[in-house]
Amino acid sequence: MATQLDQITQNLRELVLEGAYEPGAAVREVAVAEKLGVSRTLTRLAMAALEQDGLLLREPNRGFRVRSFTLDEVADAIEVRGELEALAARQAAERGLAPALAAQLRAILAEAEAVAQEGFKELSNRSRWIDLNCAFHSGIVEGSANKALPPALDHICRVPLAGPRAIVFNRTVPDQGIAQLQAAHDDHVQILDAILNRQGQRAAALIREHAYRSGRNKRANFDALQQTAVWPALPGVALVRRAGNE
Amino acid sequence: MATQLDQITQNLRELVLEGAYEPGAAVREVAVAEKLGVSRTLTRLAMAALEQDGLLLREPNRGFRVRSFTLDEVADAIEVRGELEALAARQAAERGLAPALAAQLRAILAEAEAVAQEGFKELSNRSRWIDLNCAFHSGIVEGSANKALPPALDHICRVPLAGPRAIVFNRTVPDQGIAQLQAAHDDHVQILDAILNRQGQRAAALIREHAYRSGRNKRANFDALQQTAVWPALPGVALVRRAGNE
DNA sequence: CCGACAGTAATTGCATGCAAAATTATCCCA
DNA sequence: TGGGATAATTTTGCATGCAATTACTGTCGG
Repeated sequence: MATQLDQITQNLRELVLEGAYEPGAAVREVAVAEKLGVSRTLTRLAMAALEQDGLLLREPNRGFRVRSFTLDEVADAIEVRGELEALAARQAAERGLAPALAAQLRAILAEAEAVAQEGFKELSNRSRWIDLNCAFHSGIVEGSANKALPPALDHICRVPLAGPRAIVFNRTVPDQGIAQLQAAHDDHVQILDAILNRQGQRAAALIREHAYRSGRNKRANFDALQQTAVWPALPGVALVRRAGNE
Repeated sequence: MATQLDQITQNLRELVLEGAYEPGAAVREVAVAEKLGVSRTLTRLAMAALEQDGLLLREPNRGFRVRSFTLDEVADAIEVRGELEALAARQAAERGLAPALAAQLRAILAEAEAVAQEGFKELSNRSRWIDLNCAFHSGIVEGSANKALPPALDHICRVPLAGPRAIVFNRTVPDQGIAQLQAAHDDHVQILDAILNRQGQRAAALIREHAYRSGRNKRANFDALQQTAVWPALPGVALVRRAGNE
């Protein structure tokens, strides 16, 4: 392990994301320290890190509380992500993809196609699909060669359900779920095509629309998403509220 | 003071930004603790916060080092900021500005006009101009009503020279400097006009261009900027390198 | 003269302890 | 019985201390 702090921070992050503490409720230092088996000092460090993540809110002399997110905030975050990825796609198109990266992205899409053929009944296929989705999106970012984009995207993807890992495998209405995934894949194909043809504006518009639809789907699927046990579980879904305060 | 930690963090942030520690050099806990007159624990907390800011880099078991930025990274960050503000402008236009906010933005531009008339010989005028610039930009963001934008912009503006406070009053070539400021002001007028007329795409394009030019100006003025004592001082300029490693 | 090694100093990682602030409980009095 | 002041408890804020890791320096062998 790099250092204990990193480990502890990650543990606490997962605890919070899986809803171990009620959103809005106080997170006591001693409780966390005992649960994680470390000292209060280390706990405090980890909580400070999670405050920067936006998962915890600190109130002076009153400690930390779990933050909750509204569906609107999630949608806003997705829109921001779309805009950042649109910049990435545009710059990738303008500057041109390195041949190796282009090949890699093509391979990702080819494998995604294969996975989709097999369907999503298997957990392994769903996991693989998620990984491929993430790989594609970060590949675009890499292609932009913009050094400020990765941290900016990391930051925005910390709001629950906003990142490319947050894919909803809707099993209550399977056909609809599959159709959405297929549509997303088709988007990817078009986006890569635009980038390879150096069509910056087209790529940007496509990826913006891609993000927009993703946000709409998440909003539409939200109820099913919280009720049914979808798997792999979406981290942070426990922190999202339909609407309301803070 | 809210708590000592916030104070200490801000003090250390200013120290780092003004170049008190050589970029790339180690920042020792004890040295900082003594300089700030607090314990190592508190110092460590503050340094962790500055790591999240991106100002310090942590290496396990080796402590923190001051990060340095290249001009390219600054330019990338400005491009990202431009894209985020373009989203803000577009959404503000689409959703419509609240009348009070519209009036406020008009007032800001009117006062900026008045300040420009007086010229920038006075420090107070330069400071005021910076404040008005910031107010205009955050007004657009407020008008977007996008809850994910403020934190995203805060984050990107932490890279030195990337934020709207980082205005270069070029005094080596005064006429050129004034011309740039005037051009920026004209941009603002056009942007507000586009938003008020609900021209989302136009507003977005204008603000994108606005950011792009801002980045170009900073690059062009960089040498003058580091050599001459411009005032108000630009925080973090000491951390920017023309090019190179890390 | 150069490189490996050992011992020492310096520095970070983490836990514990004490003081201050906030929260909760208790008691007194109207 | 209810309201408010006050005392007790809990909880956070911060400092100090010890262990572990890393960096330094001088020495020895080749």
